[in-house]
Formats: sequence, structure tokens, C-alpha cells
Amino acid sequence: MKKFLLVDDHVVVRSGIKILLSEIYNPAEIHEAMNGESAVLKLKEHQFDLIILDIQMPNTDALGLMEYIHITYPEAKVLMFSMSAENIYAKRFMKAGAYGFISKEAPLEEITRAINIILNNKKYISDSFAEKLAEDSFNGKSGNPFNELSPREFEIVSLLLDGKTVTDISHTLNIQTSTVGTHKARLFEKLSVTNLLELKELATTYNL
Amino acid sequence: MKKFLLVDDHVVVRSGIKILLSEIYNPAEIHEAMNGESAVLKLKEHQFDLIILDIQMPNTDALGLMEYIHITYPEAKVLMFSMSAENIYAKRFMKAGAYGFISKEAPLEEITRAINIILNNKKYISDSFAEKLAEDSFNGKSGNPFNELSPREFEIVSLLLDGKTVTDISHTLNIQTSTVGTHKARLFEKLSVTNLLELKELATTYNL
DNA sequence: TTATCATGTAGAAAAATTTCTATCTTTATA
DNA sequence: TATAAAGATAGAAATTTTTCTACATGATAA
Repeated sequence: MKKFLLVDDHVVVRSGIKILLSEIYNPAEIHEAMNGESAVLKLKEHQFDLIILDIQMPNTDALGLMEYIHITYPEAKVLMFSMSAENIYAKRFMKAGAYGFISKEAPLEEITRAINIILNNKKYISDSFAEKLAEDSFNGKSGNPFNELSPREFEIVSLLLDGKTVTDISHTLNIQTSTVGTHKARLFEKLSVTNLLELKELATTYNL
Repeated sequence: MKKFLLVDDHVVVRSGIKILLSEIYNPAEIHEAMNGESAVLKLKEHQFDLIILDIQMPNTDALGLMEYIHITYPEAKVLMFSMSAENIYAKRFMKAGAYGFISKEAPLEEITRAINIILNNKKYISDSFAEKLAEDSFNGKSGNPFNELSPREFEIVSLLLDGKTVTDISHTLNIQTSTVGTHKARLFEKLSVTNLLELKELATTYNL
């Protein structure tokens, strides 16, 4: 029997995935976690065939969680589940050890396909994502300035765009505010913005 | 038998709400639409007891759809289902004729409760939202919240939206930074926003 | 017409942010 | 593989922002 772990803070989303899974794999053992902490606990108790991880959860550092999972359980297979269509996040998560990245907007068949592929020990990437990857390797750069950011900077920019303050972020990430400040300054520099509103605007034009 | 219409572009979310509904109302006739157009078609064909409309992203045509539904089918009962906690928008949707507004943070029981209340022909508002509404109605006005600002506050909000810092503004207006700070705090309070990005968002929706 | 309230203003203290410098680690690169 | 570059971290100091309190003024409502 397959064992799944769903990490998502939305009840309805978890329920939705649950029926999807139980339609494909019957019987299936499906565990749920509504945040990072509870996911970590579940991971200590069980060994899962597949972990489905939502990338945007309040008070949870999804990229950090992904890295933690990859380091602590190198065998674990994680499918990142994103509310918004594929974007610049995908590459980051794949690099952090994810087995796949799929949008909640994807049709049912594609979600199913992704899950099957990963359970067969292969990585899943959508056609559009594959295309984008190919493009990038041609051009050398993507032209998207957000790609110039380091993983940590990217993490922080996401939280900043979420309206989180420097202090909030320092708590979420368990680092000093001065560290967050340094990252913030560097990323503002890299993106050539001077304030939050400009950052927001830039993020919007690159639909982050 | 109750007839429901779910409008959401995410398969998994629709599925999730579907099981929730079928657990409460069995049997239930549940129709789905993954976008505005298909929702409009469904509405022409059937008369629903409840329409559950998800706002996936702020500034989309969800509000327009809500208005359309309210004008075309004044009897229709719509529960706005917000995946992101945007209580800033709640008021606008209620004004546009929605019967309720519920956010993703809501526990299952509250979602259930909201649905039941609406099916009983009453409007559902969360406690926190009710509080806010009460406050507003005490203080009279409802409309463009920027109209509540004093001349000075308006001046300052404009500069803030221009990316100016508190210190910048204190220089521009030749007043102390603490004065600017006070105005800023008061205007944030009046507009019910907690940070610059929310302010920007609010300003955008009222196209300031 | 007096009491209340919204408004504009700040001083002082507290809190948050930024800046500067520096160390250690990881990752490229020659 | 040695070396350089990039990245993550933070302490301390400087700066900025926020908060709290307070006060004067003009409008307003009892």
C-alpha cells in the first residue's frame, strides 16, 4: 500500500488531493499536515512513498522545508504543488531536490501523470517548464532578474512580497535581523530597486 | 435536492469542496465551472441554491462576475471563497451582493456553518468581519475608504504610494518625522491596512 | 455655549531597520 | 586542487520608524 503525505494549509485542497489519490491508488494511506512543523513530525514517524508539498503556506518556509527533507531523507520524493502557474519558483525547488513541480491549475490527468512518474522513480517536469529550461540554457540567462538571486535571497524576497517585515522574516528563518537586512540590501541592489513598492512592481511584471 | 455551483479554476479545490458538500447534503447536485464564462453558461441553464465562487487572485474579474450575477440573478446566493486571506476585499464583495465571504483560514466547521446559514437565506459574516463592519456603520460612511482621510493624511498617503519614506515626507512637508509617523499610523488604521503593500493594493483597487 | 472630537503637530522612548565590517562556508574556476 | 568568488551569517553602530503621550486649534454636536 502506498503511503502519501499531503502538506497544505487548505482543508479543501487536502481533501481534493485525497480523493484524487484514493481514486488512483486504492487502498492508499494518506497522511496530512497543515504546516511545516507537523510535516516534520509526520516525516519522523513514517516513511512515505510520496510527499505532496504546497509551496505557499503561511509561517512556513517551503523552500527551507524542501531542503530539510532532501537532506534528512535523501530518498524522499517530493512533488511541489503550487497555487500559481509555473514560475520562477519551479527551478529553485527542483534544485533543492524536489522530484516534480505542478500547478494546481493543471488538469487532473497531468497531476495524475506527475504522481505516477514520480512513484516510478523519475522526475516530472511539465512541457512548459522543460521548454523554459531549454530556453534558459540557450540564452545563458533568462532575462528574469529574479533568477540572479541566491536561494536565500529568493526566499527572503518572497516573504517580503508577502508583506512580511524584516523582523518577521528573522523569526521565520531563525536568523538575525541584521542578516535579513544584509540579504535585503543585496537583493535590492541586484534587482535595482530602492523600496518595497518598486520591488512589488518588478515582481508583478515578472509575474512572480 | 440542493443544487450547487462551484466556480474555481483549481481541480483539487473543486474536488475538496465537492466532498465537503456531499458530506453535508446527500444527495446534492453539484455543478462545476472553471472560469467566468463557463459559470455564466451554467447560470443560464440552472437555478442554484448556492454558488461558491473562489477568488484566486485579487484584481481579477471575480468582482465583476459577482456583480454580473447579482444584477442578472438577484435571487442568487453567492459565497465568496477566498484562498488568500484578503479581508480587505470582503467588504467589496459583500457590497457587490455576495451572501458571504470566507477565507482559507477558516476551519471546516466554519465553512459548513457559512453554507448552512446562507442556505437558510441569511448572510454569513465571520466574527472578525462583523466587528469591522459594525465599526464602520457606527462611524457612518461606507464607500471609498480614502475619503475618510483628512487632507493631511491624504497628502501623506499619496507620497507614501509614491515610494517616499517617512523621512522624505517630513522634509517635503517641513514637519517632524514623528508627525509623519502619527499621520501614517492613523491613516493605516483608517484604511485597515498593516503595511505598505496592502496600502498599495487597496489604492489599486480603488484606482487611486 | 460648552464639551467633545477630529486634526495637525511633536518630544521622548522604544523598536525596527540599515549599514558597515568581518568571518566562515560553499561553489566555481583556472 | 588551489584559489577566487559568491553566499550566508551576524555584531555593533547609526539611522529610521513607530509608539505613546500630549497639546493646541477649529469644527461640531448636545
